[in-house]
Amino acid sequence: MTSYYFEHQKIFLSVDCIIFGFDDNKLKILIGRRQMDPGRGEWSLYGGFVRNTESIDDAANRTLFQLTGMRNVYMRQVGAFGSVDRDPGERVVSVAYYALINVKDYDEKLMLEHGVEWVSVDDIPHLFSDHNDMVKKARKLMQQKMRTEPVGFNLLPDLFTLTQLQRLYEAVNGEEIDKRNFRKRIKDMEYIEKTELVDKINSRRGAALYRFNKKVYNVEPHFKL
Amino acid sequence: MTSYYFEHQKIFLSVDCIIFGFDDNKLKILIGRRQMDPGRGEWSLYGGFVRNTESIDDAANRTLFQLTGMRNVYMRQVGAFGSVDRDPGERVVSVAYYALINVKDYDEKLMLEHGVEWVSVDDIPHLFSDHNDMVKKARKLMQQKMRTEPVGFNLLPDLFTLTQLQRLYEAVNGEEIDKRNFRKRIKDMEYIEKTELVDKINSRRGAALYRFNKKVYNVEPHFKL
DNA sequence: CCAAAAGTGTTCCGTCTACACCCATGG
DNA sequence: CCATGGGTGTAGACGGAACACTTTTGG
Repeated sequence: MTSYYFEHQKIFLSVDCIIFGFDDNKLKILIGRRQMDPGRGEWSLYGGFVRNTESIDDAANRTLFQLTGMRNVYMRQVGAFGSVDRDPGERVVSVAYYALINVKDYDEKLMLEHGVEWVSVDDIPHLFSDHNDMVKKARKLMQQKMRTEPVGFNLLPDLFTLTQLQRLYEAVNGEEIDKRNFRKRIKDMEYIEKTELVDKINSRRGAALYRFNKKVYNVEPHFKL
Repeated sequence: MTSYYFEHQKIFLSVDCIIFGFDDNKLKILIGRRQMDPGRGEWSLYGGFVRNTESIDDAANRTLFQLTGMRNVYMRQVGAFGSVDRDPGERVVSVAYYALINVKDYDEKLMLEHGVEWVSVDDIPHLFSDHNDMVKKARKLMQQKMRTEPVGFNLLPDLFTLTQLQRLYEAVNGEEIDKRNFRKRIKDMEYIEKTELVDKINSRRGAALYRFNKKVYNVEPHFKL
């Protein structure tokens, strides 16, 4: 088109995914050992390069799909990371995204194939390049989002108990919550619907199973935890 | 280094600046008419390309310096914007930044030279490409930051009256604030220091001038407005 | 029968909100 | 002397935090 652009330099652009899951009452992320140079063998986020024919969001979704086989996952951008030397090999700018998935929707076989595993956010090792910074910022944004929008349900099965939901919020915020106050707040959200079903796995007595009704939420969105 | 990277495509990377100022009791941003193709003549944010030898943050600071001659300005990243067709000429991914500056620190001559002007955030025209989206997200992040951290002082002179500060917050949040409640909250922040100086320009009686003491703030950072 | 998790209300305290009048000064 | 913006306190409403006991049932 115009020659205007060609005074300037092009740069490799990648995406990196912070994939959050909730298991064993802990908030976890997926990391693996890098299988390529530079940094082969180091712990790392899963990522990929952005193609010229796709948006950055599309690249992030494609990358997540490669890893998990999952589509329509809740993902949000964390930001662009662009220190000159962040990648020891070449100048690569990376855009980080975080995703919220239900651990049980993720086939263990695929995990093994890609050599990734769940690690508690309280126990994250040193990661390749600036990936620890990405995780830190992702957690902050994710916590903020969890407080103000009903996105936590992406981390749970469709049916969940109130105790599960409470443990999730405790894991995300890193502090215990009073059971009665928590349940009082939940009662005010009519889009968190009690079903007739009962979970007998985690307690003798049995706990009522709840479900998040997105349509009801959209009628009058209000959320605060 | 490795041939690994070269299976992939490089992309033009730019930065765009949402420069906030406060004047005439209004929150404003700097925009100008594009002086280049594509989009020549359209209203646009001021931007520039990222070089291979500088971080994205550095590129944003350099771009801001080009426009305003100002250094050490408060800037924060808004995010990466990467639709395939966002730039009609070439594939260009852009990282948006917002900046907070004191309008009076910005020489009017430089404004004219670059053909930019202050426009109220309530009155922003259609901008080039996805720049309106950038502005929208920047405002949201900036509002959020203004509520939880003492960054508003970057938009004011070193010495300011409480009425000025209140008008600033009213402009940012788009709603009036009760004067007595506002001043009560300010009193609790010992790092907003009353000086012996008096502003006689805006009132017959004269208003006490205050100053933000960053060192005092850093001792025990707490802020909420 | 007992261990283990589910379920349920009330009180208190601190925070936020609403609200109106006097003051000082320049012109 | 009056118009203009500066400056000040209190009471009532509301929301968040603390807190303990009963229920159910599988083993």
